[in-house]
Amino acid sequence: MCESARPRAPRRDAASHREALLDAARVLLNEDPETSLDTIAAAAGLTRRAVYGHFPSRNTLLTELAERGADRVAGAVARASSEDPVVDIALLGRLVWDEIEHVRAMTRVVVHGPLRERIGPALGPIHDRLVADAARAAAIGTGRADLPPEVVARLIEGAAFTVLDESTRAGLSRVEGRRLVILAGLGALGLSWREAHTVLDENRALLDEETAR
Amino acid sequence: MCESARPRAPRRDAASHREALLDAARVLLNEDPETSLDTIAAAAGLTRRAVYGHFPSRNTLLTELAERGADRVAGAVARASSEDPVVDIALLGRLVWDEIEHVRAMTRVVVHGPLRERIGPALGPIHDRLVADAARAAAIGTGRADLPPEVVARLIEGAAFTVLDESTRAGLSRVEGRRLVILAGLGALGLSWREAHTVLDENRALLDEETAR
DNA sequence: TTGATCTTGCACAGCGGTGTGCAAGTTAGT
DNA sequence: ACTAACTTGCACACCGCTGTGCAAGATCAA
Repeated sequence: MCESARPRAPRRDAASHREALLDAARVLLNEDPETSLDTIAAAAGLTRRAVYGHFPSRNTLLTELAERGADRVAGAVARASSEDPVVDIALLGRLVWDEIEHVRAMTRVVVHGPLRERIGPALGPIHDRLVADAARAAAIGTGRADLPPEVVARLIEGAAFTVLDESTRAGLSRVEGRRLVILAGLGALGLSWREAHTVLDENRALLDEETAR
Repeated sequence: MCESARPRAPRRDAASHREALLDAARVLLNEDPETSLDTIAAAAGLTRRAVYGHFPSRNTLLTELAERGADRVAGAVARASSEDPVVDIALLGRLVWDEIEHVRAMTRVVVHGPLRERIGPALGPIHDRLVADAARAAAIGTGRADLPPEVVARLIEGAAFTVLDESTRAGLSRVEGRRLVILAGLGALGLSWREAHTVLDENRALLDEETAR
């Protein structure tokens, strides 16, 4: 009744080693997107040879890592939203920030290679929501109306990544980074810095430690 | 009188081939910062083997390319300035935009490798000027005062690179890109999108075809 | 025309990476 | 304690890249 053909369940540490590999890959790929399997395996406390016991190829590992990151971010983003497009954009910035490491590792991997098709769909919704928010904000008169919403969305995404880079360079804390990514995003949307702070003041939950529901 | 010890001047095409190599490298490195010598030589109409007749190593080629780009940008930037810090930032965006290909190739190369020390000094002045402008703009009340000038400068630089990427992705024309890079930079400085357009309207020269003096 | 200069095509060594095979060891389920 | 599952360390083949040597050819200056 239990296993069909396998006489024995897989060893318990197999799963944990697998996780260790994915963890190590995520951390190391944040620094160098072309880190070798040797380095990753060593960081996970294993040998390069042992990796092939869990993943048939290097690319398989990277793909799974990227897919997990995409799922994680997509999940967090789907769980929260706001009626006000400006607040929603701030919220998106905050949520993505909370997943920086995953986002960074993911994008670093996705850039090189034909993974765009597999990851795109998971990340597409975020972009779509940004475009919609930008359009609505422009219609209301709070967001910029001088550029197509598509371009505004790209500017906001770019601002977020700039903060991501700046955070590793300057060693920003999570709290500082969270504030900065929101301010930068709203600036790209066309708000003045005073207006951006007004949004923050009226929506204190954006900076709360716990993720808003 | 003429040559000191050399019985013959170098062949005329040697210099042109050398330029062709640097040109090809600049173009190709804009797409892939790790393009092989083989690819670069082929694009220049030469063989990989011939490259070593001009440059002792791959790294030498990249270094010279980066140094040239840095000099070019630094020269353009040193030739123009404005009293108004906000206008000056817009001007910097415009000047850098005019040298995109060089800037991109340069940064792509500089990221990997210990060239930062050799290139930094040439590019440092731009960053310094951005920091100073950000500080002055904040003091006047036109620029954002909620972040240290150093961070504001990074945001502006990041916005510029975002536009650079967006331009290749969306195939922006030079004119469109020039306008976009200025708007994005002023947004990062904390201006609202309406204020940014006011700056543009009052300084039409920023969008002129010829470089301002 | 002459001859140095530059290019080419080949071959070779070296480096670092991936992916595999296999025998021996270790670990954790039953 | 037994045994399958997992790890290790070695070996190897393969790939793409850099850098070098050398002989033969093309090209341009004098």
